[in-house]
Amino acid sequence: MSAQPPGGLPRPRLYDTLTRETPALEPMDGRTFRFYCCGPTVYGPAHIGNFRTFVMQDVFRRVLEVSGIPTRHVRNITDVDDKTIRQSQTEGKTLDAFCQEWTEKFQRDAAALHLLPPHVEAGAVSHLPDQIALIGRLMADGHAYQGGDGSVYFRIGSFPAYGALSRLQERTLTTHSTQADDEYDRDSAADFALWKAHRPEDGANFWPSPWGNGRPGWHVECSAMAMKHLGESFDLHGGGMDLIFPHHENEIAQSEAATGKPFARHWFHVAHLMVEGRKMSKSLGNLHTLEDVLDHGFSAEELRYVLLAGHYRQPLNFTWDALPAARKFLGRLRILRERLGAPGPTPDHQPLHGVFTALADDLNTPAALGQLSIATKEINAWLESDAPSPDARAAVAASFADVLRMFGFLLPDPSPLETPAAVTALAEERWQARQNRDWAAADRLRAQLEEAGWRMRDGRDSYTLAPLDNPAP
RNA sequence: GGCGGGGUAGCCAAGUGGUAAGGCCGGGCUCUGCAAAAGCCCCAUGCGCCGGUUCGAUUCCGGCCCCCGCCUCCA
Repeated sequence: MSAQPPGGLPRPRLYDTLTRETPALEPMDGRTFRFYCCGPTVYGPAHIGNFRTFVMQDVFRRVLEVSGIPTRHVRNITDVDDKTIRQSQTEGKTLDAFCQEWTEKFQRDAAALHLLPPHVEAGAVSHLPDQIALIGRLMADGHAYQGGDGSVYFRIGSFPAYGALSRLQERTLTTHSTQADDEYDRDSAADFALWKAHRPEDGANFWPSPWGNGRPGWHVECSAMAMKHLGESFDLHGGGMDLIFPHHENEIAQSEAATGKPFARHWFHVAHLMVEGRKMSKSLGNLHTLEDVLDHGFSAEELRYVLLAGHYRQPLNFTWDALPAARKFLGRLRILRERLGAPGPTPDHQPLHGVFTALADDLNTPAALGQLSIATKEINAWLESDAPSPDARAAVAASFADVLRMFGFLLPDPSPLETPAAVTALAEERWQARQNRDWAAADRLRAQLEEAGWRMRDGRDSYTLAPLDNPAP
């Protein structure tokens, strides 16, 4: 009936925000695990906190796929909201051109971080008809109404289950004083906008709809896109912890009110990244981007390691000290992969069993990295003392490759740095000098290489070259 | 105020009712022309504070002190 993990790998389990349980994951259609993740708002570069969420979602997907469960992954790009409109106007660009620019930047960063591209990734503006259709259904069934300002609102009162995800019934449903001023447009302060009537400050950024010119509300884009590409019910919906309320709560309300069917079966929320113990914010000046990490001389892959070094349900404290640790650890993995050699057709997962178990256990990446370190030592000892057969070695290499694939580490670099011919020539010359035991010449050539920005490492039978300000290849 | 998450070695960070994973740093060793890298070993009688339950608590319960997040559009 349902896909079973191959090779005796444990079936992944994941904590569900809605039920507070940690069920084993199975595709509800018995074949493909369909999930939706809220994407970035493209009004500037994504920061490393955004990427924590996307990296966790990426590992989640990779674990499923290596476990033999095919996935279908959909992500939206928020390209119409107050921030994109305001910023594009400030820069004197059309909304479309402005968002295109930042979308491409996001996708370049994502690729550098080895994030698998979603099967569908699209902007909200490209799905306007779907959103309008969804709002139309809600209007027809009386779940929505047009307010005094011309905007269309979802009527919270028409969806009794409202608040289940964020446990609103255990909270105080507040009516903030600031919203008393807006009572003319909404029946209830908790009602949220599905369609926002055009305002002068939106400029040319409006579209026609049965309710007049305007633009879609934020929540409706996710519901419309998720249901269009995954069906009215699907397996999982994810995002940052801060989206639980109100964003995901509102998505559930409007989706289930429209369809009468359960929306997402499971909810996956990633805790925030902190910087030096505080929330990242522009005002604190601690909001870092991938660009900043690269400027400090570290790689995207090293950042990826840092983001995986904490459990996704706990806030993770980012410090710059973590990057060198990442470099060291990844270097050890790289060496072990070289020692193991080419993967064979049939993996032997036994030596890495602890890693698979930890990842399947609510995506416990820090525990999995700990297990990986232990396994690394054991495999090193095994290679040294047991003189394993080529087949045995290739089988472990295949399992090791699976583990690397799940973490997204040491994947083929899409844009390897070219070594200049002059540098290669110097290195060759030095290698010859060294073979001739001409130490003076060898030292002089090493100095020249370092001046050129390259480090030469001597091995037994060969050497390696790496840029001084980059991690070792 | 309401809801929730935390306080574990210099830093980061798992975990458990039975005596503390892992990484980095640090120390030692092997290897090594030099330089590195790599490999091996060591490194918290202690898990915010005070009580309680228990044969036994860092892990359960109560109280207290800090820190952090959410509470209408922030991943």
